[in-house]
Amino acid sequence: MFTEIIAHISKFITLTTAEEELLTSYLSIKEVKKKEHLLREGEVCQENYFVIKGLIRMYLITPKGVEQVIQFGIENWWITEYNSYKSGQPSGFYLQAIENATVVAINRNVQEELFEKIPQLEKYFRQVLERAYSAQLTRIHYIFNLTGEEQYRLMLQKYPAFVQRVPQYMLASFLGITPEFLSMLRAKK
Amino acid sequence: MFTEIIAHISKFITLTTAEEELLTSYLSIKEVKKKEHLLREGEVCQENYFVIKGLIRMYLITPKGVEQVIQFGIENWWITEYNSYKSGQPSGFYLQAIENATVVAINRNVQEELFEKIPQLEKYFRQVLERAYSAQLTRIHYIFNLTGEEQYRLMLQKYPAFVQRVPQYMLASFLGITPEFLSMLRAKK
DNA sequence: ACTCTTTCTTAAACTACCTTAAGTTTTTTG
DNA sequence: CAAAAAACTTAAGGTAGTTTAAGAAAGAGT
Repeated sequence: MFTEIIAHISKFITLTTAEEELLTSYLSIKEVKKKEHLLREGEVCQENYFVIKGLIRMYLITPKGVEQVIQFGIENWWITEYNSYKSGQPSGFYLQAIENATVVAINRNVQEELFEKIPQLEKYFRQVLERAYSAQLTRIHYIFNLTGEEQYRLMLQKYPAFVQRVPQYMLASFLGITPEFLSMLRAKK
Repeated sequence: MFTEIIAHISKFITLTTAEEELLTSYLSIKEVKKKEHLLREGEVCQENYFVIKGLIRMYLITPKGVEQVIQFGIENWWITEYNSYKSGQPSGFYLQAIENATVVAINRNVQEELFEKIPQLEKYFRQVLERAYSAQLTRIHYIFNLTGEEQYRLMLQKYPAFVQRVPQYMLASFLGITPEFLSMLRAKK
């Protein structure tokens, strides 16, 4: 049940069996069906999610009514709306399952208590965040310096299986291009 | 000398005087003149920098030879190339002072030891990274959903003093537009 | 197997922004 | 304070990507 998350944590820090048990007592498992939301705009984000199985997307709806995908959460990734999760302010983003998914949730109200009991977890999350932050900077670099086509080809080359899993119009949105334009790119090769 | 960084850390965690002294014994102060580099492409990033005074930019040079600004580091911000800093691999980015600057540096070789001696620092950096990560996601949202002009106006409105400090061509690069286009935007209002 | 919904495709007119190139202003430095 | 270097401006021609609109294909529920 919690084997995936324990395995992931163990790549960064070492927990005793007692700590593992304490940790899992703070966690809960959620099953989300395709298209169900874990968070909607205007709600306070109550949980941080670790994806065990399936695919989650973070998106928002622009003033013009268009969905903009900000990021995807796949297996072994943490995904949450930190602004809201940290501050208790309403979220501007949605979290939604693209596939039927299983996630582990940590509630914002117990997180601090958990960190007090297992201080090592601070180190784990620090390192996860270092990676995530760095990945976003690299992504910004690509957004600015690659054309839509180049980004798509790179995505296809680096994560071919992922590209297959995601509806094309969501991938287009994630890459910052229209679905029509992505369709055209695919057609021409 | 280290008052700014201690003040910043104290917003997130509480350190004893002994811990503060231990911490500062691990830190060093660097003065960098305008245009001097803290890191060049190809070098391993040895330090994480906290800006006390001045302005640092992270940028890269594209295959076409164009400078692309990825982010700025101003007073009370941490800036480093985490990919290289963590892995020891050569950096793909530059870190350079835009103004004469004073920074606090933590060396990558002593960071783990420092964290062992003052575990609370894990919590501090975790929270700093949560903010930084979240800020990058918000930025990606703006990049996709605002025109160059809208981003510039927003920047001007939210950080008027900052816009004055930064050369226009670097701001253009940060916003993902050409300096010529930014110049045109400014002219038309 | 049929119907409804969701996703993908095609194509023409359009636009935000780039490229190139030259000139002007400001800042830095000996 | 003069000369060089760095930063900013202006404008014409060009392009990557959007918008709009319609239709085709694939999925999902009954």
